[in-house]
Amino acid sequence: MDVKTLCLGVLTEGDKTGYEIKRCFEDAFSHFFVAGFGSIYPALAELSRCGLVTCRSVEQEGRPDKKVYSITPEGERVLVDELMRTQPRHKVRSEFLVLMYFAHMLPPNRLAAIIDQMIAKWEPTVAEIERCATAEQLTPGMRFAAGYGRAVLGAALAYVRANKDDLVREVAAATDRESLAVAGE
Amino acid sequence: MDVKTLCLGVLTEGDKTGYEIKRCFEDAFSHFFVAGFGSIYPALAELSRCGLVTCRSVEQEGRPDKKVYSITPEGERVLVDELMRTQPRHKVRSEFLVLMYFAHMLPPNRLAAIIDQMIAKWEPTVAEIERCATAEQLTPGMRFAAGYGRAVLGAALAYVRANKDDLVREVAAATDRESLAVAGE
DNA sequence: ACCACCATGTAAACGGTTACATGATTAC
DNA sequence: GTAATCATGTAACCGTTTACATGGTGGT
Repeated sequence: MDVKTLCLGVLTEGDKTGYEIKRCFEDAFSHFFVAGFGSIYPALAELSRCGLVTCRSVEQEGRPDKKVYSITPEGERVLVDELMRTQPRHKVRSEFLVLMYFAHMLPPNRLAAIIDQMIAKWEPTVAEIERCATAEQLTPGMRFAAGYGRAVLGAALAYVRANKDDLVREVAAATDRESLAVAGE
Repeated sequence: MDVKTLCLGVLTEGDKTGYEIKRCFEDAFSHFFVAGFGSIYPALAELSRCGLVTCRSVEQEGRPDKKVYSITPEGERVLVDELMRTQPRHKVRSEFLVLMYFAHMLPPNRLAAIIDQMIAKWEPTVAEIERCATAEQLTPGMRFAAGYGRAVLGAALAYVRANKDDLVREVAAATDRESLAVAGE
């Protein structure tokens, strides 16, 4: 599954421009799928080439023309096909946790700063999911996905908050012991 | 941060072959970083070219030679440098949640099968983390990373278990209403 | 018989990120 | 004046995934 499929998916909820699709991704998928303009625009171009979406230009004053995309019946068939075939993967790639794993190689203040950064990054995401989950007109699936995000990010936040101080203290203690050992050699 | 850095990292714990490094990744990082042979072997080759690791061949009977890699002092410097510079990202890419988001486009039995598949995939991962977390000789950071995995995967499992039946039921009900509407047109 | 494990590697394909290019409007 | 928002797109780069290639050992 790639960005093309996601674009088809959000277009089933109504016509959208590339820009609006990105907004859509940020609002609804931010916690489990990311896509930038650099992948969305080429995806839309190719969907258009394949006849899975149509595109009409809307003139605007003081701005470049909008390109509003609509999914075609063929596009809907391909989407369902893709959804039926897609294996349910779930991949995490966390530089944050790699950094934590090698915490003993970092100065304690950097460690604390990294954790605070993650907390600061996750907090607005949880708030966004909360806002999104309480919106009306959500399908059961959308509520499920939002609920998942709330549950899992909530657990992540609670965990790092509960364990930050212990980790920093232990690493600081280990660093001190090391310094003493070196000094005493 | 890429596979090269991770290889340097695990080599600080002792000399290893490429094959053992992959084992290591699967044991300790499986829930937040994945790497296959196709990225590990080229990474080791380049680290070797740059002088960040050394490599000695060990003959074996009835098997191809092993190549045992060791990190060099220069490699350790580069590793710490990289860890100091790395931004703490945390990216999830979940085809599973995309599928859930578009649940209303799937037959209820496929939906249930997908969720069961995810549960079946996560259960051994949690068990592996549990096994790993209780091992001795772990640094505080390693325990932190394992604890994170336990907390978050635990929350994910609990959430999907608690909400599976409701989701499937709601989607089935919606599908039925749709069929009636089409039949009544 | 067949599969899993040990063991290493290459090459092509694929897809996403980043940087670049353009430019008016509105709010602080 | 500076930044954010709206609005679209291209091209180079980068790194990962996948498939291929090889081959003996040991267990069911």
